[in-house]
Amino acid sequence: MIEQLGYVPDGAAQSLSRRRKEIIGLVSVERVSPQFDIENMSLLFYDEVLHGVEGRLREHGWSLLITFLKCGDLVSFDRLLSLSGKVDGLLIGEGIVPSPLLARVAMRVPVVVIAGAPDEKVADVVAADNRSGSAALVRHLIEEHDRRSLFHVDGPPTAPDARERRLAIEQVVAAHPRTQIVGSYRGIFSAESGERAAEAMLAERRHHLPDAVVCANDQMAIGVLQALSRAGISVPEHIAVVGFDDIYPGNLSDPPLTTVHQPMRLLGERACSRLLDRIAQPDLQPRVELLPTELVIRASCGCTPASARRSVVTPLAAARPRRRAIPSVVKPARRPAGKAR
Amino acid sequence: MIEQLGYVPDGAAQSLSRRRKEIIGLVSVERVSPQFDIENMSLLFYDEVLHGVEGRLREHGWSLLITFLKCGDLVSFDRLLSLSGKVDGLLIGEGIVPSPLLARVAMRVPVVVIAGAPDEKVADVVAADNRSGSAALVRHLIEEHDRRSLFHVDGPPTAPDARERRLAIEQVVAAHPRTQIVGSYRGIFSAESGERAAEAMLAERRHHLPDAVVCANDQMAIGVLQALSRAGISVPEHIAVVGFDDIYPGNLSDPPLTTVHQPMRLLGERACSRLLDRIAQPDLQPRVELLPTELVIRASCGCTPASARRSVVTPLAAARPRRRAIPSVVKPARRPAGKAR
DNA sequence: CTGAAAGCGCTAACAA
DNA sequence: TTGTTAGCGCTTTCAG
Repeated sequence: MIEQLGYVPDGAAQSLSRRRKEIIGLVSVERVSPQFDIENMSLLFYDEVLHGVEGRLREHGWSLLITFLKCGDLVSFDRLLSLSGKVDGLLIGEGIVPSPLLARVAMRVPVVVIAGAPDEKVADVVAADNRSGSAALVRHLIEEHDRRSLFHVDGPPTAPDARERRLAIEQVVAAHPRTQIVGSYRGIFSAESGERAAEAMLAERRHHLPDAVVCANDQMAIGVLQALSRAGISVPEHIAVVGFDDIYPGNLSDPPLTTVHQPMRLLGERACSRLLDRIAQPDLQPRVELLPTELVIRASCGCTPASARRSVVTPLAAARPRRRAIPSVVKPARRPAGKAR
Repeated sequence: MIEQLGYVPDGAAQSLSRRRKEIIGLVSVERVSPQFDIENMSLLFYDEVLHGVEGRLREHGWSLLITFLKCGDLVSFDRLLSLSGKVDGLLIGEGIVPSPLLARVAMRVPVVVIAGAPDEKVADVVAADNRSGSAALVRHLIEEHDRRSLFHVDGPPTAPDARERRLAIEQVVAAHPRTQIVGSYRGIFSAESGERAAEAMLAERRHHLPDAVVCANDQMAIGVLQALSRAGISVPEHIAVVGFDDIYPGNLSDPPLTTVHQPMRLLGERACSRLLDRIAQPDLQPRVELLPTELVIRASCGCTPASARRSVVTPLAAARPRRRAIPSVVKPARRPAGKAR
């Protein structure tokens, strides 16, 4: 055009005409608490995922619409639906939308579930390989440090992540003789619930401490660390503590937290790519993609800084092989249009 | 309509027809480094702002389009422009878009600058009151703890926040006899640059330590804390350390960091409200709104947990009085349309 | 190759 | 009240 002088095409008109909005929506959980009382994993997890998604999207010149939903909120389903009218596809965080509703949304618009349960049927899933990450961590505790009586700080029953991790732990423990889970506490992924877990543990076994506390995430591990420190119990001398996720503050805790790194940014990138592929080819089979985790050895497990290291514990491979080379440049539009249900 | 059975209107068509997209854009800085090497304040700052914005937007049923820009990136201006075609207004983080470009964007679409310099001319600004926050902090150090020789860890020269804070510090120091800034270091807001600051300070004044280190943000203060701890210098016994921002990890550091709380979420909310107002009434005068900060006393200043407290240091008041009651329900559309420059 | 015209799926103004 | 129609600002197709 002759007018390089500041003409900007109207996005809505372009979308309407092209029958494609070039916008995808990301649905993650709302921060419930006002400030720094970290309620759950979401805080640092989705923030990082977000950057991964945006980065990938940018390569395609698409935009990102973001929405926070309170977890069990019924009203929010309307918002989700109306959101689906503004985007070409949806990225939804695990556990935010109940399965049946998810199915209905997935009917209207391509959906990829982030950090979803590996047995999700109705939509694509991209998640970290929680199983092998947890397994490697517990194996490290047992085999390298000979910690054989374990206390487990679990996550909420509804969280598939927590379930995966628990299963892996139990499996590794079962595979090792003279090794057992001597107690457990069900937390809600918050630092505060970690503190409560430690207190509960101390109330029961103050004079008979387990060898290690295995937490379903870092936030709770940090809470455990704080409660233990208050109680005058030193880590890792008296007891080891490990987490999961590798959030930033875990590096700062005292002692630095041994944990499993989740590739959060990569999670966002892969989920986004998958969604873009599916928008291009709506008839792709739903698929689960598991991303490798990484063992992050710091000091809270009993290792010294010298022996610290990072190691990938999952081969980078999808649950099933990719169906084809990444198309990535999104093509087909022309779907029957909005009237569908 | 008769069809409650799953009909969802097409957003693009609605936008086109109503001449309003009911979408606003948020531009914040891209995380440069891959994972947890926190480059600058953005990491935890904008994540929190984001939630504030989304919350406010949700009340109106509008959506949020988010974009990350690398700071000095020239190419990104195109992205900004094309973004302006997809939204009704823009929220832009300070320092991301150079002033002249900002002016051009603000010509096309309403813009509010978040954490901007209080002397911004071309657009609305919503920012924390850095001046009084810093002043209160330094006054606390001097008057409560008698720390009179101060080392200043400054931020980048381009950051208005850092400048505001520095000015306030200098002013308070000048107002107190027998008090001086005995050295300074220019960091880049990262924890790592905080470590370098501490090392530089030690190299010079190892045997003649200042009474306190005043850092332009928490990340750098945490870096200082780490470097000091490595050097065997204890805080606050040998030297006090204070930060600014009140990011989460500051609570976890050893000792817990005394700092100034920025109302990040509120920042997002107010900025969003202001933008909505301005979309409703495009001819509003640009205005600066300063939000109150809060002194967060923990241990690194020399206070004991018992004496710890939080106190608001800025009255909740805009720089100038509000022009009128918040319209908030956005009305006017009908502007000349996209051809403008 | 350049230029006119027909939608895209809605909303709003208007006629019946 | 209810039903009809003219755009909204683009892209794309089809004539010229």
